Amino acid sequence: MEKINREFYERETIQVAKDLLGKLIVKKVENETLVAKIVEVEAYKGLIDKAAHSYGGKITERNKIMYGPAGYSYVYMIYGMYYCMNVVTSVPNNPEAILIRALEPLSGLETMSKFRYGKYYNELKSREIINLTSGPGKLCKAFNITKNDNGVDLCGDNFFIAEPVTKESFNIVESKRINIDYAEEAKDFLWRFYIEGNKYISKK
DNA sequence: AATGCGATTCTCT
DNA sequence: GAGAATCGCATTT
Repeated sequence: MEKINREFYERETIQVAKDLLGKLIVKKVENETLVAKIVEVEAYKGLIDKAAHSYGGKITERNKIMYGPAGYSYVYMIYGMYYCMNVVTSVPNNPEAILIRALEPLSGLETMSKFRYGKYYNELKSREIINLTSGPGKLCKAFNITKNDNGVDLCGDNFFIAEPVTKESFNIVESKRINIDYAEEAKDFLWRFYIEGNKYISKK
């Protein structure tokens, strides 16, 4: 399992978004390593994107990590109860990032189950198994991603993205992003990407 | 299968 | 004080 280097994240955001599909997100927690495949993402390109927190170059305490170097995590709280995780891309002062929207769990399932539902994996109903990581808030809960993970360098050793050992081929579906109705013309941009046919896709 | 709604608190104006 | 890059459950089709 080979860790992805910073140059990967410094490229054009749409390209990075598509290339993140099929990669592995790895997080070490306590005595366990959680691993899951990235199956759905959305790109946010701040300067021109009304759906982005950084639209028009707006800087706030919350979004300032988007203005730094690529390869860092941007984690924020939403709806008072969930976290969402992004990967910062491009170059400093071009505030772009990629929202991780869905994962396919691969290892550390017991620990994910504990974080997500507070019970053992073998107690989960089939519906709960699918819902472990099939959405941006869900996957943060399963991976125990919180505000403590905001601004972490994903080129470090405890939380990173890696190339899978064996690559499989898949088709990429492009669609409109989810829940950005306020974003005027940007709501129609086809900046959501997912692996065709994967069970863990958050919507349709 | 689709639609509707309440939960809950941080962030920004 | 308003609204949010969401989720889970209830209700209806």
